[in-house]
Amino acid sequence: MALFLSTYINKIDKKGRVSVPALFRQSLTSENFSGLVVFRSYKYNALEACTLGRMEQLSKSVDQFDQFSDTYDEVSSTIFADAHQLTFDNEGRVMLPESLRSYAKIDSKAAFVGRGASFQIWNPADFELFQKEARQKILSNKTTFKINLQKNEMEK
Amino acid sequence: MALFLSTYINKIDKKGRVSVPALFRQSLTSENFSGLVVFRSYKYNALEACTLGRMEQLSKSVDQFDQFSDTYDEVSSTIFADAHQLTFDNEGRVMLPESLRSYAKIDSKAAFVGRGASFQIWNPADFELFQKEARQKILSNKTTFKINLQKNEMEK
DNA sequence: GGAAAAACCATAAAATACCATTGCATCCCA
DNA sequence: TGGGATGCAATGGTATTTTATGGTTTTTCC
Repeated sequence: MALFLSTYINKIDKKGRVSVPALFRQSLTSENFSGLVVFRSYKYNALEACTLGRMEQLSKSVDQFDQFSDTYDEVSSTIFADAHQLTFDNEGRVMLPESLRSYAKIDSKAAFVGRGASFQIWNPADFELFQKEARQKILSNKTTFKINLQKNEMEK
Repeated sequence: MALFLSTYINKIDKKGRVSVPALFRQSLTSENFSGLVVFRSYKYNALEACTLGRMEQLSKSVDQFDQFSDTYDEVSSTIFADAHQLTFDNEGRVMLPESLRSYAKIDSKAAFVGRGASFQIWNPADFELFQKEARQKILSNKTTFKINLQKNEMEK
């Protein structure tokens, strides 16, 4: 499974291109597709991104709901309908569509933020603020969590 | 399972490289990846380090939460977003990124401190102080603990 | 035809691989 | 028991490759 770690800040050129961090690229490259899927976060002014494979997985799990249920409608309209499939150029860059950039207020630079199985794309300043607050919350809540060490039920 | 014992102090050269203690290296080398994952401790001005495998486990276990929950956000932005994946060079060294070094106030030397299943990286002077205080505390508290003797559920 | 997208090419900086040296502990044998 | 030989770990420096970035040309498609 893909593992996205760390935060990388890359520049956006005047054509709207941005390099995807090399380590992320590895996880985003498969036989059938070299690129990523991006959609708007509904909680923050930021973008959610993941592999195409994860998107298919999400589709499968949503498929278990009734095709005409509210949940199905909501998820499909806020995620699937909004999602953009971006392909790498030869140098490992993608074109961030204007609609997504303006939503996340990304202009000159973009922060690629690892989240484990997926990652986000932020305006660097906004993320720094958000991260600072998250750290404080974790400290004040004394949030601890146990790593689930049970044998992996999932392969690879 | 990996077991990290003892404390080693190694030098950091002008390019930011530092040798990982040979005994630690063994536990950090697998088929898919030879290196470690490092992120900031949220309790001390020190760095936490572990295997990539442990990070994958953490990712999987967090992934069982709602992907868009606050907990997920906080944990991922303080751990995954902060984590650096460092690969060994042929001599068993890694590059400690500037951001991590400055956080732990590590400049010329780094102390690798075994913690059993994981280890930490400290400024040697800071760690010595911390260790001294910890010993005193343990004495005054008469801390004891029981060894967990149950069969390991975890492989390797 | 013309704008947008994709492919192509070029470069500086940074990361990585490669090679040489030193230092320390161990081994081996006289 | 000493003292050289040996081997690995740590360290230092250089060469090569990769990455991020910028620009130009070609293709696509209204």
